[in-house]
Amino acid sequence: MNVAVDFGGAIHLQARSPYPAPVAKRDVPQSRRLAAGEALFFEGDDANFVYEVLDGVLRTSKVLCDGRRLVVSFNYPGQLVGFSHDTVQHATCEAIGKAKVAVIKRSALSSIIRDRPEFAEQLLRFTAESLNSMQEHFVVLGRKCASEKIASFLLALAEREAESDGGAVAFRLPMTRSDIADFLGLTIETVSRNLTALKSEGVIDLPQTNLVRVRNIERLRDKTLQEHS
Amino acid sequence: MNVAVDFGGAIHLQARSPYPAPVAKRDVPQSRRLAAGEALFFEGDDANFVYEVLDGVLRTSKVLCDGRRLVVSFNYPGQLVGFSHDTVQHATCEAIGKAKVAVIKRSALSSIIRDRPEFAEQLLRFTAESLNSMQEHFVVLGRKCASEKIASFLLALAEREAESDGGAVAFRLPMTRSDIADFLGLTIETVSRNLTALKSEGVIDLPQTNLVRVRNIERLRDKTLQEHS
DNA sequence: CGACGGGTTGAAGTAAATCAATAGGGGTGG
DNA sequence: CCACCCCTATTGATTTACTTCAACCCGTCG
Repeated sequence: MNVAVDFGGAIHLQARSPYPAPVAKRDVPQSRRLAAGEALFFEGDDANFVYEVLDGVLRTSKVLCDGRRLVVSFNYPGQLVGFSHDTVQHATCEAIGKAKVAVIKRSALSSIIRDRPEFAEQLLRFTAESLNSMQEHFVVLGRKCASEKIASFLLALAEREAESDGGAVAFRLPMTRSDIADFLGLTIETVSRNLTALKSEGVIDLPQTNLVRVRNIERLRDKTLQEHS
Repeated sequence: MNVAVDFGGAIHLQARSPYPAPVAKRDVPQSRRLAAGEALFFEGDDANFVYEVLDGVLRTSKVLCDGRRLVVSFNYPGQLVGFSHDTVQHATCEAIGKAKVAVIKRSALSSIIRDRPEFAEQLLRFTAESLNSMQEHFVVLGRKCASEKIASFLLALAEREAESDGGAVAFRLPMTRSDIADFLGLTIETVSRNLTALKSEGVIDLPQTNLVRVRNIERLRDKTLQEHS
């Protein structure tokens, strides 16, 4: 997303987009540090807080009683997590590595919306963008084959790292193969196989297991939707 | 969702939930009637309007260039469609049968949010509920097998029709098998096979192709998550 | 009546899962 | 510093759930 919002000092969705820069922070934002793997909240917890990711990457997921897991989203700095329509959290949110979040009392939301309509608007824009990107992910989950899923995933990460150095983009994969598999509705074996396939085709490099260098982003883009005819 | 909102007469998300009843309608809401199959908007259209479904059922979908389609959601009365974070629509929305929608100018949203913070709050609640239900659908798409997908789909429809007459619930399927398939990431054949399987097991009845009677909702619920061990 | 679209049912094919073994890599302790 | 372990990742062989292909049914409509 990347809306810039000042929220009484507590919230400040990061600004890359053409939105007003944050104004004065009246209060010290209440923030919380998380260790690698630490949970921010679990599915079923009281949804008393909303969080903004400040640093690190979080993982929002749902687990079925038989152990099957689906990763709903990876949450990067500037994104909001824990925003529920009712009183409980509907997914679990954990830090992948060390992370830092801003903590916003849910009970404070109403008054803030009332006092700062521009905040309400930006919050809505944020949720709308989430909605739209989730719709795109539906297509990936429901209608793309394994190789297209992997390519789509890598492309999305590559585009998030706008720092393309002459066509080539390199980025870290903070998440494990298991996380990727559970995000794309695949198994770790299938993820692994398709990554090595992309590597041997010369589309990407894998200098380390969690380091990707896209050698040819256009070929990667082609892979997100191969007319296999 | 089912928030009750008065929106200068134009918007009025239907109320089943504990929200204030609509107040006076100052303007005649601008509404639009749709014929069966008619499109409300296409992916790529300018997102100048947001719509509230008043009557009938709509289908929001995305199509890939090779024809693969994914139905993002079925939109029942009280729901909002066409809410985009930017200037274009990211999915296509069509009426399944005859339908009627309220039309809201997108440009009017800001001022309305400013004037009516309670509307902003309810709109946020609506988007948050969409977000949460989409997360649940991720699990269905990404981690459930065909029979579980079908059971989950039918259960969701059954629970929407709260009019249970002594354990048994009956409802119409306004959408085709093809729509269901594209919603669940399956083929029409698989949908058909699994429906007949549920029928022969005595879980449901199919008096007509688009009429479902749930004979045993608890067994249906079990089917949404079978530990196939 | 015959054509058409949507739905069901059957047989065969295949992409991805599962099962299984091996390889790498980072941290700990000797 | 090296040896070992544990966990993650890779690679291979086999199985399977779902798709694909194909035939047929049935209600509707010109």
